[in-house]
Amino acid sequence: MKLLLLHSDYLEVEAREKAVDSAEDYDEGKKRVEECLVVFNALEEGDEKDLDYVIEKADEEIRDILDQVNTDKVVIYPWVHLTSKPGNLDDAMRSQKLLEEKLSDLEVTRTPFGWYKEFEIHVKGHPLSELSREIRPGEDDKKPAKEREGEEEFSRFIILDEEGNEYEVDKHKWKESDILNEDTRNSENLKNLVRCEIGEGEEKGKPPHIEIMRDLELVDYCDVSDAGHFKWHPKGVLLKELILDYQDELVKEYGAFKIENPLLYRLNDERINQLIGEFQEKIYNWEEDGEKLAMRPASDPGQFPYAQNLSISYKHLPLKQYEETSCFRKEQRGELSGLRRVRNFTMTDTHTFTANEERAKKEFQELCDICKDLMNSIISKGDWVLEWEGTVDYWKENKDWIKKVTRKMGKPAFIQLSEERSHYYSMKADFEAIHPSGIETQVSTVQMDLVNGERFDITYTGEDNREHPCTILHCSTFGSIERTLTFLLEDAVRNGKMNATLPLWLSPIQVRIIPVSPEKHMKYSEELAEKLEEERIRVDIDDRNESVGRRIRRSESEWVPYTLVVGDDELEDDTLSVRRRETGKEVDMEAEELTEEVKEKIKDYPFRPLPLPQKLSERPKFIG
RNA sequence: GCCUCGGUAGCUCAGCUCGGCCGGAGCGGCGCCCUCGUAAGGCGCAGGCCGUGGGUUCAAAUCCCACCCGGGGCUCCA
Repeated sequence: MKLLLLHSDYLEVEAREKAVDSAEDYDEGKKRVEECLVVFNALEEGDEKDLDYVIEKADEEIRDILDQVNTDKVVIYPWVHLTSKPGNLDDAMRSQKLLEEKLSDLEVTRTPFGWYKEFEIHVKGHPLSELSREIRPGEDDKKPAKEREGEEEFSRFIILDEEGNEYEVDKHKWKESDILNEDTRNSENLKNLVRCEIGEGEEKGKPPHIEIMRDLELVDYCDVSDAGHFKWHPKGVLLKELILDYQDELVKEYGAFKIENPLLYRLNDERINQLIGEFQEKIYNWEEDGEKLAMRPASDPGQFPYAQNLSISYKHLPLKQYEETSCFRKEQRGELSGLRRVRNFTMTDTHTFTANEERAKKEFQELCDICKDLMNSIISKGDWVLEWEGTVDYWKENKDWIKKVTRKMGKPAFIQLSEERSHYYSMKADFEAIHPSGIETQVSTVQMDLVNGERFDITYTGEDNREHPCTILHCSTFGSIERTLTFLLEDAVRNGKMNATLPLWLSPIQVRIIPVSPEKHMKYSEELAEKLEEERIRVDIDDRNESVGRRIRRSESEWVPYTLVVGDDELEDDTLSVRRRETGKEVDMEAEELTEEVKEKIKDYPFRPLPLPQKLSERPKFIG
C-alpha cells in the first residue's frame, strides 16, 4: 500500500460521478474538513496476501504522524494513481472500510471509493506536513521516519590526547573509547565535544546566559531592530571593549597591521560574488539605484580584495593583516538564540600571507599559540579542547606536525577527516570552549588555505622577480565576541549563581563602597574611591538612601567582586571591612592591601574606566 | 521558512477557562520615617486606552478574525 500523508489546513471534496461500476453508493454533497491529516492511499498488487497486516501497519503509520502533527482528524482518500501496480478493486474498496474501522476512535472522514472527485486542499508547510509511506506485506522493519540524505561528510575520526597519542574512533561506538571515559576534566570536555559533533547533539532549551546578560545590564534585545540584533548597555560595551583591547595587544605582539573595510559590498563584483556565495541565503541584501548591495557576512569580502591591492614582495612576508568587524548573517528566524546565534556579531580576523606551505606551518603554530593564550587568559583555563578538521590526505602527510601543535596546546583534540576538501582550507584547528551544560562554543580557529592565494590572485613578487600565489592562514581569534560573552556568562555560573563572578579585569565594577550613613561617611568614601581610582581600579559608591543590607544585596546581585562597607569604625582606624564575592565572606584589610590584591590579579590586562556615574544615586536603571 | 507558546506598569508576571462587580502583585523608581553594620527595615505615591487593526455584544484584557513582534522546537547552519 502506498500512502501520501498531507497535514492540511483544510480539504474540500465533492463526489462528481462514478468512475467504475462497482463504485460504492454515495449521495452526500460537498464536504469540508479543517485541520486534518489527509491520507491519500492506494492498495497495491500483492497487498491482498496479508491485508490485515497492511492495514495494521497503515494504522500505525497514520497514528504516528497524527501524534507528531498534533491533530486527530483524518481523511481517508483513495487514490489509485499513487501506484503503478494497483491491487484489485474489491480488495481496494475493502481496505478503505477496514482502515476506517481501525481508526474509528478518531474523527475519521472517508471519501467515496470509485468516484471521480473534485477537491481543494490547503497543505501546511512544515517539515512533517508532506510524507509518503510504503507498506508491503511481510516486511516487518519500519521505514525510518525521515529519509534523510545520509551524506556522510567525514569518513574518519581520530582523537589525540595531550601527549599526541592517536586513537581511532568509530562514529557509532564513540562512547566506548577509553580515552573519552577517563576521570579527568580534559577527557570529559573532549567527550562533550565529540557528542556535539557526532553524537546525539547539543542540549536544548533556553540558554542560561540570556537572563544573566539582562540581569547584569550588559546586553538586551532591541525591539526596533531586526531579530538577532542587540543593544549594548554601558557595562556590556565596556566588556566588549576590554576584550577587544586585549585582542589588540595580541595582534600587536604578533606583528599584524590593523585595517578596517566597509560593511557594505557590491554584489556585481565577481570576487565579492564568489566570496559571499557561500553564504547565499544568509546575506542581507537589497538594491540601491539599480545596484545590488550586501552587508558583509564575514571579514573575507573586505580583506581579500584589500590584500589583492597590496604590492607584496617576498621581503614583506609573512604579511599579517588584522581586522575587527561587524558581520551580518540573516540566520533563519527560528535558529536565533540569545547571544549564541545572532544576525549581527563582531569578529576579529587575521590573515597571514606566506610564501609557501612550509612557512605557513610555522605561522600556523604561532597563531595557535596566540589562540591558546587567549583561551587560557580570557575564556577558561580548564574547559576547552581542540578540534581539527580537514582532509584525510593532509592528515596523512602532516600527522607529526599536527600532533606537535596539539601537544603544545596542552589539550586533547578531536580530529574529523573527509576524503574530499569541502572548504577552502585543507586543515583547520578550532578552539572549542565547553559549557557547563556540555555544549560547545567555538572561540578561535586557525585555517590552512592553500587555494585562495591563487584563486583570488593574492601574490607576492619573489626573488626571481616573478609573481607567486601566497599560502594564506586565516585566524579568527574570536569567531564572535557575542559567543565569547555567552560562554563567559554561562561559565561563570558553573558552580551556581551564588558566587558567580566574571574575571576581575572584566568585571564592570571591581570595588563597591557602601557608606553606612551617606552623610556621615561620604567624604571618607569619596577619598577612598579616589585613591582606588588612581590605581586604575573601577570603583563606585552606593550612596542611595537604603539600608546597608539592601545595598549589600544589590552589590551581590551585580556580581561586584569586592564590597566595602564604610562606617564609624573605618573612620577611626584605617582598616576596611571587605566582602569578597568569591568566598562570600568578609575580612578586614587595609586599603593598601586591597589595592595590592586587586592589582596583582589584573596586572597585565587592559583597563578602562568606569563607564557610568560613580555614585549609584546618579545612575539610571537600564533593565528592570 | 514551518510548528508551537507568548505579548497586561520600567522589569518579572497574575487575571482570560465561564464577557460586567478588573485593571492587579512583586521588583524597580520617587517621597517620607529611620541614620541604619554584611543577601529583602517601615509607610506612602506615581506609572498601563491590557501588541496593532477590525469584528461580535447593551458590555471585551477576557470571545472571533487578520496582522505585527518575541521565546522555544523543527529545518537550516557548523
